[in-house]
This record gives sequence, structure tokens and C-alpha cells, in this order.
Amino acid sequence: MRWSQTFIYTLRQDPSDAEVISHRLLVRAGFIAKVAAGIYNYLPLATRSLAKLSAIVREEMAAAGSAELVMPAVQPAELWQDSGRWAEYGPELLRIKDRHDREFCFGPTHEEIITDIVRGTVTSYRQLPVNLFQIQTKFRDEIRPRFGLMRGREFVMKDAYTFHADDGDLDVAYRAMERAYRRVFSRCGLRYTQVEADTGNIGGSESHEFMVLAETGEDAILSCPECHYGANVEKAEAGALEAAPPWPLDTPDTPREVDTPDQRTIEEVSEFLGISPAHLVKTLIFETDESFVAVLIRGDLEVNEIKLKNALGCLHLQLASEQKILEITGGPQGFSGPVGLAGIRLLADPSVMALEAAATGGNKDHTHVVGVVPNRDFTPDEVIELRLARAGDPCPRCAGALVEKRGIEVGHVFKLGTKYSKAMRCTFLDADGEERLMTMGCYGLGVSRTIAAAIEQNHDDKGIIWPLPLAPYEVDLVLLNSDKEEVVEAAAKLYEELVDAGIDVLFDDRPERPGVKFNDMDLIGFPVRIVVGKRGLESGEVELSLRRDGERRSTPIDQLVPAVQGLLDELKGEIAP
RNA sequence: CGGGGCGUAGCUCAGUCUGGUAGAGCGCACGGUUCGGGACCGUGAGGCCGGUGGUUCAAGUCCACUCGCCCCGACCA
Repeated sequence: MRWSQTFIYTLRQDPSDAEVISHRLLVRAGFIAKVAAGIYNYLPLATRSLAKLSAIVREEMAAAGSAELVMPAVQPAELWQDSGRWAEYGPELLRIKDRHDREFCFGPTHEEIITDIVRGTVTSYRQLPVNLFQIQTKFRDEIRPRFGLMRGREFVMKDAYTFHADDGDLDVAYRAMERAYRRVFSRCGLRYTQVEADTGNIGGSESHEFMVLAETGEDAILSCPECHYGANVEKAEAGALEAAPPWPLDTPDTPREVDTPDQRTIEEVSEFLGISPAHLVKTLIFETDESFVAVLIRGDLEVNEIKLKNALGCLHLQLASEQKILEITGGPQGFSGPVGLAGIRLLADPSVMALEAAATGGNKDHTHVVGVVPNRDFTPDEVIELRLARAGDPCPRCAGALVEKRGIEVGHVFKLGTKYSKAMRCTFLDADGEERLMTMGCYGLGVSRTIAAAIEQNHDDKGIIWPLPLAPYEVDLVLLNSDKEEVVEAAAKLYEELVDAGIDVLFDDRPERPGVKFNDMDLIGFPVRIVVGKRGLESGEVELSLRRDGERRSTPIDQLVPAVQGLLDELKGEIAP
């Protein structure tokens, strides 16, 4: 392709509304343009990168035994009412009406549709398993779209869905999908990790996330360098906890009240009382779907709200307001404690129950109580593991210590179980003629987000550094001196030779100054660059370089094609699926 | 939805406090000089100052309402 015949316009200045690197570079380099909040045009460059990623995904899906189909973007409300999600989904589901006033939604995901397809056709165990996938635009009306393609409202997603006669068969497909995902991200040349994940509101028995590693990632991951354990921090377990140091104060027969004027935080109180944060019992009041709950955890630890949510089995969870805390405990925020706390469910983390004595809030202003003994001065309704694992904690599987990394979630695979097949009566007859529910799996891969993640992971201060497999063009052929006929001719001839050799090349034939072309070349991030100019031509040479190191290699003009092929082979050789 | 901020040329932004001829840089067009890391000189085109209503002799500027967008938080298969 010649630059003059395609549509590539870079911006000289950073866009004012882009904060994260991938967003800024995608806009500046002319890949995307915003249409509305969280909604973008994918310009020709972005379309090529998306197409390349999609091609890799299609190959690996086919290898994993999945067949592609296309489903509607606009879906009738009836199907969502059938699954129960019309009511559950909330405002993130974009609901629309047609001219007859019938209700539809723009699909944020396609479980309902796919289940409807399968339940109408598959009636016998002989037809199972079924494995289908789609690559389509989906829409979720996010509360706050941001970060460009990282968290848009409209996005391109690959979703695969599988249907099985039993859990064993689901497991086979699940393992095949995990393998396919690992191959996809490896083939993209991305550094990534697979971690155990929470199944969230979807439910199901097993789930893994695929994270592209990047400093700017939204998710925290804990992993063990010694073994293969890795998990989203929301899901992460940790081994045995180090005990709190011995209680340094006396332990009276009943807890003693002390004045702690304006000492609210764990740090303030522990310093004020001259004890360790681990000697405090942190008391948090949470508001759930319909009630309140008090949660106790050792002062130096944090509560994992996902674990808490799962333990409570509620849909929503948030810290109670200052006002509610006052009503429930009788004291202001920062002075809550379990002693004498009545009329509210009390949960405790084991770390609290292991304390020989502790200090807690006194449920009134400027007051704490010290010498509180668990099970003597308060008794929780339940003791549950609720703490948030963190870097340095022992690995739950081996003797290593967990380290924290940041990642961008680009894939998420789930064992769904029978949630949808039950709600939507997706059944089959087994070998004994018994009617049974199909067991399902679903496997999402954020195609547009992966493009953004690749940039978050691969850039420098000049622009994008595309991994070869995702680059819009693998090679940029730059013509300098567009006013010199002999140079133009030489470059055009080289372009034809490269095209004939099957090389994925963009020919920058614009009559621009060299500086403009070099800057665009760096900004867009073509992996391999060829510069053809008068100077080199005089000695029969062109200049070959890689985006990632910029090192210039003069190459005789008649050896250019094999030299480029050599470089491309070298780059491809580094990527082993 | 809570807090903060912004809507003026294709893009990035001044001008709004203190009402009185609509501005700059980049980009674009034309001419000239330049030509291996975002050149220079000259000329020119380009605006319903987000929208509606109000105050005023006069509104980009003041007031009210409204729409859109960005940031932080809450939220997130």
C-alpha cells in the first residue's frame, strides 16, 4: 500500500482528552478517532492491527475445535427476560425500542442468543459437545468509559461458548481453550500471565484471566516466583500469616476505655497507644443488598471485598456512610469496635481471633478500648478468611513469597455450569433417555483491548513499538527526496520488489520533509524501516533499521529484499507459541 | 451517582475576573527559498465562542437552565 492512497493522518500535538499511553498514541498516530464517550472510529491502521489479531484468534479457535458464527448485535428483550438478566443487568445494558415500541438491547455479551440457538437444535447427547465462537462489536454502557480502547463502551470481542453433557467434557474444552489463549497471546509477541480469577456474578466453578503485563495495568496480580501459582488479587489466597507480636500492655479482666482524641486511623491510634497496628482490631461496617454487617480484621491487614461479597452471597457491597455508622454503632467513623456492638451481624477474620489481646474502637467519640480479648469480650457470628493477600505473603502452594505485578485483563475463561441452561431450559436427552441440563463454558477475549494492551506494554517516548504480529504494516519504506526523479523511481522499484516478495509493506511516498516522515515512522511504530534517499543511493545502498533499537544497517540495494526477509524471519523466530 | 474541571478555527489553546471590531501556534491553500529527524519568508481561506432563555444601548465575557466532554471516586463478564 502506498501512503498516498490510504488514510493515515497523525497529530502533531497530544489529544487533550487522552490520559493513558495507549489512548494517546492510538489517537496521535492516527489509529482511532473519538466519536462519543467510549465510542471510536477504527481508522485504517487500527483496522489492519485488529484484522491481524483476529486472524490469529481465528486460527487458534479453529485449532481448539471452535466454529465461527455471527450473532445479532441487537437482541430482543424476551431472551434476556428468559435468562433473568433483563432485570439483573442494570443500566450497563443499553436498552432500545423499535418503531413498534418493542424492547431490545444492544448485546453486551451473547449467552442468551447462543443458548437460544443451541436449545432449539441440540436435543441429544450424540450432538454434544458444541463449540462456537464469534468476533463482534459489543456494547456495555459503562458508568465511566475511559482510557480509550482499554475501557470503551463499544468494543470488539471474541467470545466462545461451549455446551457439554457433563463436567468432565466441559473440562476438556476448558483446557483446550486455555491452551488456545496461551497460544494467541504468545503468538502476538506479548508478555502475559494466566491467573486464577474470581467468577464474579456469573457464578460457575472455575475461571482464569489472561493478563498482559504492564505497569499501567488496572488489575493487581499476585504470583509466586517459585511455583506456577498466580491469581488476581481479588481471588488470591495466601499461606499462613505471621503472628502479631506479643501484646505489650497488661490484660485487665474487662477492657479498659482510653481517651483517644481525634485518633481515627490505624496509624494514628497505634502510635498514640504505643502499640503495633497488628494489635488493633479494625472494624468496618458494610452495607449489603438489604442489611448491614460488621467485619473485623487485624489492623495491619485489608479486607478483600470480593471474598466478603462471596461469603455473604450478596450482589452489592459498599462501606456504610458516616451517618449509618453513627446509627449502628453509636460512635463516629474511626471509633467502631466489636465490644458491646449489638443488632448487627458480626464477621471476623481468623487473624483477629488469634490475637491474645487487642485494642479496638469504643463506639463513641474520641474513645478506644484496650485489653480486648477475642471470645471473651466479643464473639463473632462467623469466622471467615477475609483478608486481602499482598506482596510478601507466603505462597499458598509452596514456600515462596508472593510478588505483585500489574496487568491488563485481555482474556477471561469461565466454567459457567448450568446457570444459563437452567434459566433457559437448554436440555438434552442422555443415553438413558433422561432429560438433562447442558453444562456450559464461556471464553472471552477482548480484541480491541488487546491492541491497547500491546501498546501499553510496548512503547517509548517517540511512539508505539509494535510487536511484529500486530503491526498494521510490518515494513515502512520511506522515500526521501520526493523531488528527485531517480530517487522516486528507485524507491518505487524497491516497493514493487517487496510487494512481489509477499512482504507486508507500506510505501511512504508522500512529498513530506524527512523529519516529518521519520517522526511518523517512529510514532506509528512499524517494526522494520527502510529509508531510500539520494545520499545512500549514490553508493547503491539503502538504510534498514528496526523500530526497537533504531540501529541503522546499510544494505546494498540489490540485496534489500533478502535482507528484509532475513530481519523479518529473525523477528518471527523470537516469537514461539 | 458524589467531587473537581473544560466546551472559542480541523487540532492545541489564549481572551471571560473588569461587557464595547474574535485571537495565537500548528494544520490547510497559493508563491518563493529550503530538503536525512516535526524548515523558513510572504499572502490567504477558515468561527452561530456547545445550546436555550434572561440582564444590558451592547454578551465569548454577567445570570439561569440545559447538553456534551475530561479527571478522581464508587462500579466493572
